Amino acid sequence: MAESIRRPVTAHDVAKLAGVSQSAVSRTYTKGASVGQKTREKVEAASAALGYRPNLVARSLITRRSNLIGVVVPSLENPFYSEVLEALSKAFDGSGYRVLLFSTAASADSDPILEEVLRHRVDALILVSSSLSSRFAEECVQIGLPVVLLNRKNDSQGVSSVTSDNAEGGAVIADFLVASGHEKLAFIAGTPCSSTSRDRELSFTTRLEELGQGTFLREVGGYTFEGAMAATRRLMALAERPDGIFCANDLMAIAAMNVITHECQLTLGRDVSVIGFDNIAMAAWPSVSLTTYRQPIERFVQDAVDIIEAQLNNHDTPAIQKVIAGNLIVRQSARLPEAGFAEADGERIWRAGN
Amino acid sequence: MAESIRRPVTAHDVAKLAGVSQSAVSRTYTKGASVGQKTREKVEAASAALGYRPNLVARSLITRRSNLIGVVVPSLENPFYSEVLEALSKAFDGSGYRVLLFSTAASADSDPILEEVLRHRVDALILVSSSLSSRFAEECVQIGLPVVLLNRKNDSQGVSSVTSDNAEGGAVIADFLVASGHEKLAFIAGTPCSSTSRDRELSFTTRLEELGQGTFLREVGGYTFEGAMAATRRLMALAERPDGIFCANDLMAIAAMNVITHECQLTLGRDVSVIGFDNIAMAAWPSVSLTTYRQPIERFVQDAVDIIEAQLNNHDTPAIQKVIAGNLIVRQSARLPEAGFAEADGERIWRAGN
DNA sequence: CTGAAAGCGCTAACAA
DNA sequence: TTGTTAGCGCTTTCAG
Repeated sequence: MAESIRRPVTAHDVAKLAGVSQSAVSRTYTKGASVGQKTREKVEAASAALGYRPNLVARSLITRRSNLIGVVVPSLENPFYSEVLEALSKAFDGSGYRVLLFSTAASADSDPILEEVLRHRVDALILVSSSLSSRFAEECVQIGLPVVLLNRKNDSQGVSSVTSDNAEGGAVIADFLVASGHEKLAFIAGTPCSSTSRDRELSFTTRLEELGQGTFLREVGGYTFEGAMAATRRLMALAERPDGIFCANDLMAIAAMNVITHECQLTLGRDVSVIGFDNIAMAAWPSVSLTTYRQPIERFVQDAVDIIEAQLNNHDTPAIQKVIAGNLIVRQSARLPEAGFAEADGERIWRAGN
Repeated sequence: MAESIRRPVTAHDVAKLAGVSQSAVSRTYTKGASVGQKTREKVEAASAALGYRPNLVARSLITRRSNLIGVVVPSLENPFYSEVLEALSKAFDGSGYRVLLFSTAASADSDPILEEVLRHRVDALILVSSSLSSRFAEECVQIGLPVVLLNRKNDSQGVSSVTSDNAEGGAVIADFLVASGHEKLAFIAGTPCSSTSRDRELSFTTRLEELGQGTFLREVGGYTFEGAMAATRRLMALAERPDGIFCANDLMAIAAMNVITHECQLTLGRDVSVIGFDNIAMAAWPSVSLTTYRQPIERFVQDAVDIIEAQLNNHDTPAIQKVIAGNLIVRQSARLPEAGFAEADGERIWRAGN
């Protein structure tokens, strides 16, 4: 019953059947190699007959290019990361690269994972919302491995990064909340160690102080839905509860909205305002309608891919730190100021007046 | 300025520095090889000094095991697939396998992708909600490549599959909707070619007929949020609009809920009931509270992983078709029957009474 | 336990 | 354009 397992067909087998040399077979499947019409036909015939499939592992060994991009993402519970991952996969697909996926606990030390990634001889590395120890950063530069940090910055030079304009984001959200008359503001942070969360918070509170709104509340939501629900509960249990909450990402903002409407029986945009950060697809759903600072995922990913491909083609291409402008998309989760609205990409946005 | 790019350190370099043979280095990093204490120490010292990292590509070439699992998933727009992907990644991680990701348009022909997957010499293949041409099915069996279809069945024997009990699911949902007094039912299908959607629909309508509810409406939502919104609009625009809608998955159910509450100003669970299929994390959010048939993702993934590991360890392990029992989790998106409730895993579930 | 030697399947000079 | 010849970096017999 058990069909005997065929030994994989090699270029050698094909060559023998086609009556050509093994290198002729190789050339037939190597882009830009010169093969005669006759030879190519014989090879393709034999190939088809035998079911030949070039072994990319062997090819990688000699070309020293695996056509694999290591991608490290935190929990896919957050739709933002699913969207990023899918966009990355699609973008690289077009250039012939495949994604070798590493999913990691957001907070865990990523060094052991990176060790493993490098053993696989990936051609490049993308770290999404995850930092890189300076030891590894240096090492990657030394071995000429292009690395891009997505949605996180890094002290080390030599490592590229693509982030959105967290400074502008936090500030414009402060402007918006103050312009719409909020008086007791709160921030729900992701994790203390995340540079994005810190940058957003810092620019938010700095601008608040500039505007004379010195006091504000603060909780940590850990970037998760559950964590943010708990954080929101603590906030709303306060004697003087906030009337405006800025969450370090959309997932936490949606969690906050759930607590506010379904547990506190309050109305969003009237009793309490919630603002997120990311603009995940879900934020536009009518039942969510979240006012949020958009990080344009397509640009994010495209820039990361461009940086990597540039470095792949020319190893002297310097690392660059890219900061992408976003904008505040206005929906219904937060009370509106009187003016300052505009239109962009079919969305209603808001800019600080002048 | 440009730091010269170091040639990667090889086992040979380490051997030379350590004053041992290259094979000694290899043994040091090969599980279950015999190396003397002294030798091992020398190798490890030299290794550390040079920054040696075993090349898994070269290892794969000779062992004929890449430690890579090809995973093909449809759009990650659907959180169900993100959850599956993350669970797969985590599960394989524990056994030393990595995920080589292939993201594909749900409807596209997957053959070209599979061709590419096989060239990479993955050790096994998981196709999520995607079918396999019989040509490939046979080929995979012949080359001894374990394949598991997740959330989809296949005609070909020899290919394993893990699905939830779609027949039971569709039937119990019909029972539930009839028991709670609905009179005009509708089904929003995924794609016509999807076996899961067809199975769910067939068992749903069959049971409906058995219960004397012959007529029902039908639309196609294409498994997407937008598609399902459009389908729901068509349904709700009908002179005799449905009072109960069963959607082939949760994402579409949530889209339907959005249209019903925000566009039609109707109340879920009173004017119209919506039932989904999957039980994605979001279904439990207070603002969603979707009644849905649970597909236990952890079991799904665990079974798939078990099948693959069994076949990896013993190539004569036969393919198996696994069907996993789910249950109907009752929340607030659908009107309730009078009786039949129970508790399971901390969730309120419903079973056809008798 | 250790080293020498033979490849894994393929690409890339180099000659012809 | 072709075939011949070396390896890519590693694992794995096989002697010692």
